Amino acid sequence: MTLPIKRIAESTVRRLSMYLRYLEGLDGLGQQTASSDELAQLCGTTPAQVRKDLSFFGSFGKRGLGYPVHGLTERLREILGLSHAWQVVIVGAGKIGSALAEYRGFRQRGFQVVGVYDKNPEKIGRPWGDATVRDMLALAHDVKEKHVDIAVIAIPADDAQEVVDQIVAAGIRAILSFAPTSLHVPPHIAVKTVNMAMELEGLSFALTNRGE
Amino acid sequence: MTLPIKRIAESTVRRLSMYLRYLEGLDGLGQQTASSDELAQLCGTTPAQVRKDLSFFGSFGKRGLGYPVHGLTERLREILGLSHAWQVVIVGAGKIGSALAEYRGFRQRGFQVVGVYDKNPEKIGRPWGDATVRDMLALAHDVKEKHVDIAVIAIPADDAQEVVDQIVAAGIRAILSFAPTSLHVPPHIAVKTVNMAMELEGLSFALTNRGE
DNA sequence: ATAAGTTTGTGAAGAATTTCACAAGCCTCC
DNA sequence: GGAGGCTTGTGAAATTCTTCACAAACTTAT
Repeated sequence: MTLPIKRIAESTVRRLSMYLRYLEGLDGLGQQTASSDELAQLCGTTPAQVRKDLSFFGSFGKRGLGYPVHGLTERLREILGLSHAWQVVIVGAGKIGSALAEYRGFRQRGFQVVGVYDKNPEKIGRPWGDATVRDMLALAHDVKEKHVDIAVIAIPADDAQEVVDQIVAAGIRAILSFAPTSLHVPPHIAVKTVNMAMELEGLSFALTNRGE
Repeated sequence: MTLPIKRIAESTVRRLSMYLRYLEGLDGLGQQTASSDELAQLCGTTPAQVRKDLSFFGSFGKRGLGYPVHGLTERLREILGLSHAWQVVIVGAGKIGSALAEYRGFRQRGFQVVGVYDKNPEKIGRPWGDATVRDMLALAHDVKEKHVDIAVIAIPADDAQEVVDQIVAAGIRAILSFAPTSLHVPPHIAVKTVNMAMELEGLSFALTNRGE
């Protein structure tokens, strides 16, 4: 694939993901082409932004016509690394972990949940979706053994760093955390944090300081 | 309160929220002061960034000493609008909505869940946390009646825009959406979207294009 | 074949955000 | 009370990200 020469901004990657979602929709509808303007309106951005984002990876459109919907869909899947099937473990068999397991888009998009872990003896051994909840003590070993790519952390903030240290040592390379805390990891590990409190407080701030 | 003259960047607000979380922790431990350097290390940012962020709102520290932990905590709560109790409704009584309802930090931080809504007749009328699931048809009316501030949208993407239109018309001012779609709202409405697929795809991209 | 009408791809300009660097201020110790 | 050692607050510089604007290229219509 065309190697990105420049570092790609996180905001660009997020938009690529959004373009992909809407292109899949258009593809399902049988639409042949889409202009940067159409994509921009669907995604709530600007046509120039769409073209710039895509231009980092190559030249996919035809002038006067737009982008080929199906071709660009496939191309974006490659760029985002979604041709590949990723191995995922979920750490924490609570409500959030449970909601995640039920999330359809998960497997649909090539993220295979190969294990669920918890340290609560009450939960260990219980069937849980396709898997069985396993003892957290086995986590590091399993991550190494099964070459797990991504760990989803859905446990309390206080326990998060310890677990992260273990699985980083075991060779994991990417982490999606729902723990409301900042995680310390070596620079080559990719981390995303979803922090609901932060989002709510962002809204609270907007409501408080709006309109001036 | 000191009015922010300049528009405050979203990234700044997110960091304020993080500073607050750690300051609360330090306050609980009885620590009197914290330097920008200490806060930066806790939050994974830089001292200069901490000082710049805070300086938008005033001058809270003492040179040579740092910031007063308790005072700054209170000040940040005000700035973020957390002195106020916000009225929240949750739309969608599925797994995500359920995980949200159980989320402790919710009420703890002044977000009062005053209603849960679903359009599925099977769910309507069921007790659910402190509340009872109500018919979605009552949503717009209730939002207007009870002066609800924030709606959390935890329903499928296809239904999201329609619901958003209704509650915007009913006078809601802020929306936190878990629907994987972009929402169209008037400019004075604050919207945050949490999109798990997008986060996972960001990780997939990082894993695919790392190290060059 | 030509003209008219679109739409891409992209340097360059502009805006926003982060980092730098240092004067000014405060504390502590002697 | 003066000296030394920290730490803040902040303009300015650097960097990053977005928007602009237009030549080039393609389609369609006649």
